[in-house]
Amino acid sequence: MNGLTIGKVAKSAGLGIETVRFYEREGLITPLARSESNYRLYADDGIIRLRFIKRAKTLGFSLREIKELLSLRADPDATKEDVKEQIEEKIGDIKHRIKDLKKIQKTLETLDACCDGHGSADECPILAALEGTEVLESKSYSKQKPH
Amino acid sequence: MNGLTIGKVAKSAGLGIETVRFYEREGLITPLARSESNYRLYADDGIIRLRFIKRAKTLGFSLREIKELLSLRADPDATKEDVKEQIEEKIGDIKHRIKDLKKIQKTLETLDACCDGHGSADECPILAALEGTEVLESKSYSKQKPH
DNA sequence: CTTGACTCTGTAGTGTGCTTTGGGGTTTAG
DNA sequence: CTAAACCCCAAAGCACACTACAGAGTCAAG
Repeated sequence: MNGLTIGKVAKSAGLGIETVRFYEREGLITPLARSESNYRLYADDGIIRLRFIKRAKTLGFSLREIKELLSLRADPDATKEDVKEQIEEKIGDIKHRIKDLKKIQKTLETLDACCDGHGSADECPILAALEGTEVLESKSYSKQKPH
Repeated sequence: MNGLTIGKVAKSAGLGIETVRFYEREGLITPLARSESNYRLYADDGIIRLRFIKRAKTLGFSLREIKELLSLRADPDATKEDVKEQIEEKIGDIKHRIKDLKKIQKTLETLDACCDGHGSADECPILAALEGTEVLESKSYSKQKPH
C-alpha cells in the first residue's frame, strides 16, 4: 500500500483519528487517495499539514482562521503580507483579551480585599457588591475561546 | 396582581425573558409564585438575584459557579471565607489564562517579526515555522471562555 | 484460519449559554 | 371589542471543536 493510513498520520501529528476525519469534514485536509478497500491514504505532507493545524490551534486560531491560513499557504498569489496580516490581527485579538482579563482580575482583587474573611457570608461585602447597583462591570470582548 | 412579571424583572436586570426562563431551568432562580393565569411572579428580590447573576458572569464566573455563589448567599452557615475562596480561585484562574495568552502573544510576535512581509507567501518563514518540527507550542490551560 | 487491530460510514452526543420557533392563552390600552 | 403586547410550554437550533457509537468491512500476525 502506497501512503499513510489515517491512523499513522493521526499518531504522527499527535491527533486522534476521529479528529482527522472531523478536520476533513471541515475542509481542512483531504486524503491524497483511497485504497482499493476505501482506506484514506496520505502522503507525508499530510502529517505536516495536520501539525500545522495543531500548532495554529495552540496559538489561538480557530479552525475557520486556520483554513484561511492554509489557503494562503497553498495560494501561489498570496503574499507574505497576507500572512502577516492574519498574525497581526490575532495578536490584536489576544492583546484585547488580555486587557479584558486584567480588568476582571483587578475588579476581583478589589472585591477580595474588601472582605476580611471573618464571620457569616450573609454580611459579606463581596456578595453585597455583586447585588448592588453600582456599575462594577468589566466589559469584555472576546470573540473566541482561549483555545 | 401582586409581584413582578417575568418581562419586568428581565428588563430591570437587563436580561431577555428567555434568558431568565433559561436560568430558571438551570436552577439559578425560581419565581416566588404563579398568577391565576400561570404567569411567573417575582418579588423585587428577583431583580437583585438576576443582577447578581449578570455581574458574576461579567466577572468570568460560569453559571455553575454562580449557582454555588448563590447558595453561599442563601446559606446561613456559609462564611465569608467560603466566598473569598471562590473569588480567589477565580482570580487564580484568570491569572493563569492571562499567562497563557501572554505566552501566545509572545510567540506570535516572534513569528511576526521573523517575516519581512515582502514577496510570495510560499516562502514565508511564519508558515514554515508552523509546519516545522520545533516545539513552538505555548501550552494553554483555560477551563472556560473569557466570558 | 482465526483473532485482533485497523478502517469505513453516518449519526448522535458533549458542554456552555443562550436564542429561536411554533402554537397557544391572557391582559391591557384605545 | 379588538388588536397589540404580554405570557405560557416544549423542543429545536446555534457556535465551537470534538468525541463516541453502531454496524460493518479489511488487513496482518501467529
